Parts: sequence; C-alpha cells; structure tokens
Amino acid sequence: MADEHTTGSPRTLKTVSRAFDVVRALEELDGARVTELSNHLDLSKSVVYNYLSTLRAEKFVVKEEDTYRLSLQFLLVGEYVRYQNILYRIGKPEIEELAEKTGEYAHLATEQHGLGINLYKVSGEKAVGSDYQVNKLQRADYLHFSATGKAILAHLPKERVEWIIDQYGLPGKTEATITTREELFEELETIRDRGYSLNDEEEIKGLQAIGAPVTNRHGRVLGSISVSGPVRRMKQPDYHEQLIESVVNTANVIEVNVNMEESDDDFPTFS
Amino acid sequence: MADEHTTGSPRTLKTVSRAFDVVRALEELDGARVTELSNHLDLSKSVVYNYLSTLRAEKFVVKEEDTYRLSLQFLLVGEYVRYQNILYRIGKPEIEELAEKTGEYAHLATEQHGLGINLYKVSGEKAVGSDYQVNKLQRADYLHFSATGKAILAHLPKERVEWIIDQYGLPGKTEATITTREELFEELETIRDRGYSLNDEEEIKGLQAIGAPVTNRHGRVLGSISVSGPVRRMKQPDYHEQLIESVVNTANVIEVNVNMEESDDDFPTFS
DNA sequence: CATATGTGTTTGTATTTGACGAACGGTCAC
DNA sequence: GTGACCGTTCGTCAAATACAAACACATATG
Repeated sequence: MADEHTTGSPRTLKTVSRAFDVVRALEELDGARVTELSNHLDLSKSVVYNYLSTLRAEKFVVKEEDTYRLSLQFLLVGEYVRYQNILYRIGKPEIEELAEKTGEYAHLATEQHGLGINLYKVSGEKAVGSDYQVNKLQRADYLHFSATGKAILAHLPKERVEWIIDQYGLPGKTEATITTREELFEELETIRDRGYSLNDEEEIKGLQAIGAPVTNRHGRVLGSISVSGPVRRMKQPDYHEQLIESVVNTANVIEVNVNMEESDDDFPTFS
Repeated sequence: MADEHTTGSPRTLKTVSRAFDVVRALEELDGARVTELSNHLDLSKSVVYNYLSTLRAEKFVVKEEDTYRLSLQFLLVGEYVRYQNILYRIGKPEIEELAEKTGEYAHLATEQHGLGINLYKVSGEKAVGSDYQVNKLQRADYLHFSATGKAILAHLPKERVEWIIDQYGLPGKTEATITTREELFEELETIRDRGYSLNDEEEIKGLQAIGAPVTNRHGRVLGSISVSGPVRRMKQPDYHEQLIESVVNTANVIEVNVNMEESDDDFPTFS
C-alpha cells in the first residue's frame, strides 16, 4: 500500500509514479494550482511546476488561468481502449436491446487488476434515477458484491480469485454482503452450476441484480452483463424467471458473436 | 516538433515524456510486447520493461500473456474529465433533443490545446452510417474545417487564433477547405456577424454542417454544437433555414443553463 | 537431441537527470 | 507603497535512470 521504492524487482520508475500522483491529485482536487499541489504532494513548488509543465506538453493537462486540470486527452485514449475491447463492440447493441426489452438498467462489465469496471450502462424506461446514474461512470469497484462481479469471479481461475481476495479483501457494503472466503467460494460454485449470478441487496439496500458471464471459446471470461432494479419488482416470481432468461439469453448471443469474431484471429494476417 | 529537451524553460521531465511515448506507442500498435516496443522507441529492452512495469503498477497498463495494453483506467479518468465539463453536463440532453428533432447527426465539441474535441455525438433517425460513426470517437482534430471548430475559432481572442495557426497551420482536407489566414479571418468575421457557422464540404465531400458557439457570461467560448448531414438534404432552402434556427436555438438554451449554473461559482462556498 | 535464436526478466554500474531552495518578477490587498 | 503571496526560473548536488550484459526459459533449427 505504501510506496515501496526499494531497489527490488521489477524496478519501478519514481518519476513516472510521481507523474501519476500528480494526475490523481488533479482528479481528487478537481484541478489545482501549483502551491496547492505542492502542499498536497509534499513536493517543492518547482518540482510540481516541472511535472505540470511536462504533462501539459504531453497534452494530458490543461492550464486555465493559474489552475491546472486533467485534459480530455484521457477521454480520447479511454474511448480508444474501450473500442479495442471486443466485448464492448459486440455487447453494446445487445445490452441496449436488453434494457429496452426489460425496461430495467442493463450493464456491461469487465475485470481489470482484480476490480470490476463498467464498460457500458443503459437505463430502460422503468429505471429510475435516470441520467445521473448513467452518466456518472463510477470508478473501478470490488467484484464480490455486484452481479456482474460475481459472474466474473465464478469463471476466473481459483488461484486468481485467491490473489484478488488477498489484494483487496472482502469489505462489506450492506448487511447482505458476502465477507468470508468460504461463503464466497460456495456462492461462486452455485453461480457456475445455475448459470447466472444474483446480487440480492449486497451492494445497495433495496436493489437486486441478475448477472451472467461472457466467456470465449477457450473458457476465459471476458466480462459479464446484468440487469438491476428495485427488489419489490425484481422478486415477483414470474417476472424474476423471465428476467433470468433474458439475461442468460443475451449473454449467450454476445458470446456467440464474440467467438465468431475472435476465431478470425486464429488465422493471423501475414505481415 | 523534435524532442527538444535542452535545459530551457519550462523544464520538462524526460522520464515522464518517455512514459507517455510508451502510452502512445501502445495505442498506435494496439498493444505490444517488450521487444517490439524496444525497437519502436529506440530504448533498451530493460528500460522499456521498467516503464511498462511502472505503468502497470499505476494501473494504466495491463499485461495479457506477454502483451502489454493500455487499461480502462484511461476511460475512467476520461469519463471523470468529461463529467467535470459543464458544457457536457448541461449540453448532453439538449443535443439529444436536437438530434431527435432534426433527425440528423448532432455534435457537442470543445477546444483544447488548439484542437477540437468531440464531447458527445448522437445520430438522429435520418442519419446514416449509424453505429460506427457514433461509437468511434475520433482523435482531436483541426478546428478550421469543421462547423463546430469554426464556431469556436470565431469567438476565441484573435491572438489565440494566430497562435493556433502558427502551431498547426491550415492543412487542406477537401478542395473547399479554407487554407489561408485572410480567408479564415474573413470567414470568422462572417460567422460572428450572422451567429452561426457553416461547414460546406470543407471536411468531407458531400457533407454539410451547421454550427453555433456556446459562450459564458464573460464572453469566453466554452465550445460549440452542430448538426450535419448530406448536402443534398441540408441545402434545401426551407429545411436549411429551419436547421439553422434549431441549432442557434439549442445553443442559446445551453448557454442560458450554463450561465445560470456557473453564476453559483461567483459566490464561492466556504471551506 | 543438442544447439541456436528468440523471448521476458534481473542486476551492477556509470552518468544523466530530476529535486531542492533560493531568487526573481508579477499581482493583489491593505 | 509596502508586504505577502503567487507562479516561474535557475545553479547545484545527490539520486534515479539508462545501459549492457547475463539470466532463465521457450521455441525453433540443424
């Protein structure tokens, strides 16, 4: 957790790490001035100034008056990364259809560095809260208390799940959150058996979600999808069954299309 | 253009610049392995390895097998930056309405580092090409040949426009592109007078766009909006006038809302 | 089956390069 | 007009990085 920059292996470049400290600080502070950052990061003013000048020259930071902010360059690179992701390219239209069909929130997620990241969200017409929840794409979050996260965990190699728990623990969010290894591995077993995951108020009270994984031909999990809504509605027996089928079905459709696309890569182009 | 890292002012950190060279290379190459990058960047393998390890520790790069790729961290930071932008927050729903009303493509753009960046795009029902053009958010582009870009240039201080031309020149894209200073400044004058900008096949043959700026209370231009479609349709006299009114009207609505929101900042919160 | 060439990774070492602090030049408030 | 504060510049030395060579491992090649 603390910055261990001893001369171990792999060697890590302090100057680069500090540059990203500046980036994170600019995010936390919603933009900042030189002196402010200097205090925040415990670096001399001139040093901070040099970092900001460099980041600005690289176009990842902009300067308005005397305030420095992160630039939209991050968005451009980010959109590129997202578009590179095959699950996003194939899954987006399917998720939109799922949201339309069910009327609930629909999500498309993947895993990176042991945390879950939402690639895309759409709100169906029944979904409340509307714009704010869809626009504000939240930060990477724990996998063990969301429907998308658990669907992913269920299909990751056991050793990797162990590594993730070692790294991040199993922090609780509501009283329903799974917080022990044994419980979690049991739950993952169940998810594998029945083919879908359930988030039963484990992240937010009153919210239920149904998730299903998307794996490629080699069994590697690429990510997962889910729909979510108020427990009151989600728990009605017939509706519940119907949603499960819709989610599982959509996941399968995505899976098939992804695998058709990916199999092209088995015959690499000559270059 | 070449990397002038002499000890001038402001001093720029080579290590940080090189880290972003690696980022750009990973983008260009759609992910790469150590040796590949080593050749591409003319750095020794061990050095590249250290940069990649650092970027990975910072979670901006992921490693799959032996291939390193940019991570979705860029998307998360990028979405944050976009959401910080008041023009995006206020303008997004209005642009969606504009696309629905007109049935054409609608855009929301802003300027950074002298280049134009699309904050948001929506396609109306008449718009062709559909998904690809909307999903693939392109890189920062020149301001002088788009409707959004020219609307912005027209309301930037003259000295800044001069600086931008000095930096990037006025490269042509079609035979209609404005490529001389005099022409451009005349055009910007016209745009200021009539209140909207026109991109008449200056970027893409067969495509016309109508743009209007959004400025804040102090006269600073925050960005601009536009609709675009095939010339055939866009040039029909009545329809043309109608579109202009829709665009100018939407820009005004956004402007009013932005300025109402921003005026809160004049009475800063105590902290 | 050994050998050659490829990979990513590790390490010791020379020196480039970034951190510091003081000084500069500007602005705003009192 | 004077004091405090800001962002920026610059000389200097310690520290952090780039290099190259060696390592372990894989995959071809004779």
